[in-house]
Amino acid sequence: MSDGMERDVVAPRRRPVTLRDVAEDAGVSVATASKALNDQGRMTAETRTRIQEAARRLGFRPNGLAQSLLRRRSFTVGMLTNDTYGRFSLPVMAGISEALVDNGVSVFLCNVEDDPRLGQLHVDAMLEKRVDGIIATGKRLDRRLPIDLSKLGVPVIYAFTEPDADAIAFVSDDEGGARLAVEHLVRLGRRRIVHVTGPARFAVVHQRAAAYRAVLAEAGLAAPAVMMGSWTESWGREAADILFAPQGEKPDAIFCGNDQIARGVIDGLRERGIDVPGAVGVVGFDNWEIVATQSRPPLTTVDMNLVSLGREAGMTLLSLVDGKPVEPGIRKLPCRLVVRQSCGRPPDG
Amino acid sequence: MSDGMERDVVAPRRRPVTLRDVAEDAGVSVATASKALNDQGRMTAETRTRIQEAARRLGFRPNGLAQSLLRRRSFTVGMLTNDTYGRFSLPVMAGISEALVDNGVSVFLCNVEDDPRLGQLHVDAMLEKRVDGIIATGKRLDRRLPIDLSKLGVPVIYAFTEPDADAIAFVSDDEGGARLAVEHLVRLGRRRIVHVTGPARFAVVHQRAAAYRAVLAEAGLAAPAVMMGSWTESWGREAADILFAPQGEKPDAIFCGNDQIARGVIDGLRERGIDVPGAVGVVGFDNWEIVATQSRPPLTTVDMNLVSLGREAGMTLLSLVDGKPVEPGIRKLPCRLVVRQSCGRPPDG
DNA sequence: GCGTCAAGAGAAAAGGTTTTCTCAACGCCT
DNA sequence: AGGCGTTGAGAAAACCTTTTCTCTTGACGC
Repeated sequence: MSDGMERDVVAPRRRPVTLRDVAEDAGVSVATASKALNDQGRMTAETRTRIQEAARRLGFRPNGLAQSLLRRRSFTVGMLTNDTYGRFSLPVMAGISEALVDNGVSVFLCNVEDDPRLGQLHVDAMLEKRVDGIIATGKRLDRRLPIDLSKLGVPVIYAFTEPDADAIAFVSDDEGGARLAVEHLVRLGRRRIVHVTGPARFAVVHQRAAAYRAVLAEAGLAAPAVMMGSWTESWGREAADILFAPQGEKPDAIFCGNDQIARGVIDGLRERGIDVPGAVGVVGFDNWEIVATQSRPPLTTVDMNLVSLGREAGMTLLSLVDGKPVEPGIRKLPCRLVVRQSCGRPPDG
Repeated sequence: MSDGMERDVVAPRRRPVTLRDVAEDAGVSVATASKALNDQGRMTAETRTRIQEAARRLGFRPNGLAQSLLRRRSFTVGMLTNDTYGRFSLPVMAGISEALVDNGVSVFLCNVEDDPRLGQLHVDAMLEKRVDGIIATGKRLDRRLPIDLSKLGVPVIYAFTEPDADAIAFVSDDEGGARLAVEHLVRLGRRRIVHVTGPARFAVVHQRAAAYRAVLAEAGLAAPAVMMGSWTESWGREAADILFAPQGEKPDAIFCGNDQIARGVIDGLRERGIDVPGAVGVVGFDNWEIVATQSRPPLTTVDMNLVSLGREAGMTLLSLVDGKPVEPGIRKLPCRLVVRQSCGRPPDG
């Protein structure tokens, strides 16, 4: 073979073209080149287009590191999460990313797994990379991230996780969400509504239970004792067994603490030959589509609007980075009821 | 009130302490300070500790942007995915992160949603931020990302997604995984094994089906026609209905293309009063724990080892970044069978 | 014709770190 | 005493871009 082009095992790493290369190509100084490309400064139109043309031809791409160094702004934020499966943090991340991408801001995603060492490692890496801000997310509202973020010298926002004192946080309005669900059942004429939910150690369990009781009280209905268990389908099935044991009054609606429980309840009812929604209406929580749409019948459930929550968090972080003052405190964002077929149709529908 | 300390609405942004501050504090030049902190150069032990002490006291943290600019290495990689729910890309990401975090490398996660504009936006942002490399991930092996990554001048690795020509890719060994599943059923003495799987347009559907047929042929068993449908529980239930319609020979094992189908099959069988694993053994694919552990009985299924796959991808990217040559090509990583209770016990167990 | 002004472009500093080179001082050997 | 090697530390360049300041040149008004 001739000594012609050999195929490399890996694409050759060519030196990136710098502003200096562009300037030389166009026969001007780097200062002029910079101004030409940023539409700043004064120069003849001819000069400007000549420089821009050179940049285009050479494939010039400004070095963000140099820009960041100068602007003291990296256009980068870090996101911390302990939600391994991303069930909650991915929608939040999507919203954050949506809010930031048009400003050229990228997101470091770091899963810290409730491991303080790992958390410190990631936070240190972020800080050295001079992130403009940090967003802390969690899998549940009650579990704190394993690191103290309050003294970092960088804006921090909490999204869907328990904030430190005096922090800025966005969480879902769980009381409001529970209200939507229970009011929906009441409006459909259900009279004996029970609540099957997760473990008592979760704050949201109590928030939702309180709203459940409040709505029933307002409607003049009795509130049976809240049934707490795990966040699983099997607990849902077990709850259905308990509720429809031979003796005792049977409910005509079940408000579940998450979609998995609801799915378990629905499966349990079907196996007992109880019609959903005919005899019993069921509402879930989370709107986890993969569960909610595949249950039989498809599940009416509360959506926490996590994408909007993320978007809000992202936009607020941006304000903070721009130096605008933001009141600390917890902002509760409204939920939304997604009506499918597990409750029957609303009377006015 | 006196003009004492007022509480700020937001933590004050103090100027970060630089090497220069440390040097001044210790009464040396920045050059010396740098060497002291990096354990380089020569100086008296007293000088070195004095500088290190000053750095510690002042809370000095080197500016990664400046370091990156100099080293031409940002210690940052970008990850592109089109897997909105993170079902596949999050485990891959976990593996990547695991491989990189100890080298101080952080990961930009970008969801591009099959949108070329969004993809270009994110890729541009990455390139300007001078990522050391890019990892492309997809939700399925067959759907290509909506951008051409081959001419970026940056190392690119594909993980669990269809690579461009001459690229480096890590994918799961779907033939091998299917083999594990079917061989397991054969070993347990199942004789009529059917395969219920996803849509024909997926490459993996054909790969797994081929392995399924091969194993049956090797065992001298007949291979009924592969049943292709959607990746859903409802297709699994429908398939169960078809297979156990009154007439015709009934299978004694079902190999399913994913865990959701398997779950649908199991539910369908239970509703027909057919015992799993007594009468019929069922194997799934993906080891999606939330589905596999909550089905009744818990599902024996194929795990694609996505975390290891991510780890391999991350380590290979690191080699590439270090300039080590890597053969292009597709590497298939082995799967692993997770035995639960949907097939009965192996005879030797 | 001289002073004023604007336009167009470049020089230089800044941002924070690393690294190479230089320099001064000192001890030691012949 | 002169030369040499060693040790400790600093100066300066480099990385790449942006921005301010300065400078030159030509036009224009009086």
